[in-house]
Amino acid sequence: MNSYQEKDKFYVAVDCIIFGFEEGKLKLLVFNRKLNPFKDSLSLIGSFVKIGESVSDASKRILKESTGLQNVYMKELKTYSSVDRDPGFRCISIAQYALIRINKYIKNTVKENQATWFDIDIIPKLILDHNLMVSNALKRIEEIARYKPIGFELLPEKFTIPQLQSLYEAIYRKSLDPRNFRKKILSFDVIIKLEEKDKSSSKKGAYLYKFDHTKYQKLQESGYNFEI
Amino acid sequence: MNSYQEKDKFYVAVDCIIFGFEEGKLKLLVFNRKLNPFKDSLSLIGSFVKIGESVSDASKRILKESTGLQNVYMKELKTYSSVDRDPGFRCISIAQYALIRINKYIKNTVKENQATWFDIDIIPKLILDHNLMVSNALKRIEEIARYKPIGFELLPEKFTIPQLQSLYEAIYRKSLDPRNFRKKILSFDVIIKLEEKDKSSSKKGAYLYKFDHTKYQKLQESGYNFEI
DNA sequence: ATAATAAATGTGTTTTTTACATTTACTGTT
DNA sequence: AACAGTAAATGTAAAAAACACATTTATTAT
Repeated sequence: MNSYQEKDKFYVAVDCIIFGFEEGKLKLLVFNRKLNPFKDSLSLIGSFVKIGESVSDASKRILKESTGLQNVYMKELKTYSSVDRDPGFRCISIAQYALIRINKYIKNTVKENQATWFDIDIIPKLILDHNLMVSNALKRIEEIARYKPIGFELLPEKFTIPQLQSLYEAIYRKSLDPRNFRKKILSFDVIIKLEEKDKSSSKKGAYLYKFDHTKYQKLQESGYNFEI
Repeated sequence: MNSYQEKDKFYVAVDCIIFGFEEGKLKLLVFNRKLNPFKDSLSLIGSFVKIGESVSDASKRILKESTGLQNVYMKELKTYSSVDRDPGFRCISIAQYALIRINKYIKNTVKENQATWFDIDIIPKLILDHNLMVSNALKRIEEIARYKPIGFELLPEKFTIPQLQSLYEAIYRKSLDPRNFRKKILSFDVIIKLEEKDKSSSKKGAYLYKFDHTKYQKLQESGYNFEI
C-alpha cells in the first residue's frame, strides 16, 4: 500500500484536441508528425509533461508552440491510461480540448507546423487512441454548449447572428429556426449590436455583433440553459 | 520535443472523493491515514497507480479495498498536478468522485478502515490538496445533477419521494416545493411505486419506489433537463 | 376518540418554448 | 432607373413547462 516503487513511474503526456470554426463547419486541427515514433502519421499535437511543470502548463506550452496562441479556452477532457494504449512507452495521456478562433495568423503558424484543419465529419485515422479522444471531446463540447456559452469562443471578435447560429448547428448537428435562435440569443443580453454589417454572404448584409465581456463572463461562470 | 527523459517520469496517484447520503445529509468519506507520510492525518482514500493497471482499474481497486464495493458510480473529476502539490514526491493525482449507497455492510467496512462520514458542510482539514478536490467534486455533482439522474445513485434500492427530494435539496443546497418536485420526478416515468410504505419518518408513512432500470439507463445516457 | 405528524394531492398563473411566413436591405444586371 | 436575386430580419399565436400556493389524508400514540 505504501510501497513506492520506482517501476511504478509513468510518462505523462498531454494531447490537445483543438477545434476551430470556419465556413460553417466545425474543424479539428490535425498534425503531421515530424519525428518518430509514428513519423509522417497524423495525430493530435501533444508532448510529454516535464517534471517541473503542471499538466496545464504543459498544455499551454504545446498550444503556444503549435499555434502561437496564448489565453485560449482549454479544458481537461479526461485521462487515457490503458495499459496497451502506447506500444512504445507506458504512458498516460491527459487530453485537453481547446476552442480557438481561426484567423490568418493562425493559418500561417498552422502551415509551418504541417498541420491541417479537418472537418469533424471526415476525420482521418490518427495514431494511438487519438480518434477516441476526438470523439469524446466532441461529445463533451456538445454537452457543455448546453449550459455554458462556449460557442462564442470559436467565433471572431465580430460576428453575425447567422454565423453564431451555424456554429450551434454544427455543434448540435441539427438545424435551428432562425427566428427562435435570434430571440433566445438576444434574451441573454450578452451581445452588442454594431453599426457595421458583414456582406460576405448576402447582398443585404448581416449586422455584426460583439460580446459584452462583463456579462459574458458572468454567464460563463453561472452557467445557464441553452438547450435549443 | 522527442527527448524522452527518464527524469520526466511521474508517480501517478488516484484519490477518490466518495459521497454518500444519510439522514437527509450529503456525506463525504474521510480516512484516517494508517501509514506515513501523513500518518494519523485525515485524507481521501488513494493509491499510486501501478504500472500494469489503468487509472480506472486503480480507482476500482481502491474503492473495493476501502469500502468493499464494486460496480459503483465513479467518474473522473480532474487531474491535480501542481509542481508543489506533494512535498514528498513529484506526483500527479487523478481524482475520481464516487456516489455510493450507505448501508450496514458499508458501515462495517468503513469502521475497519478507520474512515468516517463527514457532513459536507463540516469537512475537516485534509492532507495536501484534498480539500480542493472535494470542493471541485461538489461543484461537479451539482452541475451533473442538472442533466443526469445521478441523484438516484446515492439512494437505497427502495426509497421514498420525500427522501429523493431531500437528496436534491442537499445537492442544490436549497429547499424545493414538494408538489412540484413530485410532479417533475414522476413525469420522467422512471420510478415504480411499490405497495410498501416506509414509516420511519411519519405516522402516515411514505410509499416506497424503485427504479425502472431500463428507463433509468436511457435517461442516464441521453441526459435531460433537471433544473429545479 | 383525539391529537399529532408528515405524505399526498390539484389548480390557476406565469414563463418559456415551439412552430411557422412575410418583408426588408442591398447588390449586380439589364 | 428598374428589376431580380439573396440572405437577413422580424412577430404572433399555441403549446408546454415552471411556478406558487393550501388542504386533505393515513397512520400512530395517547
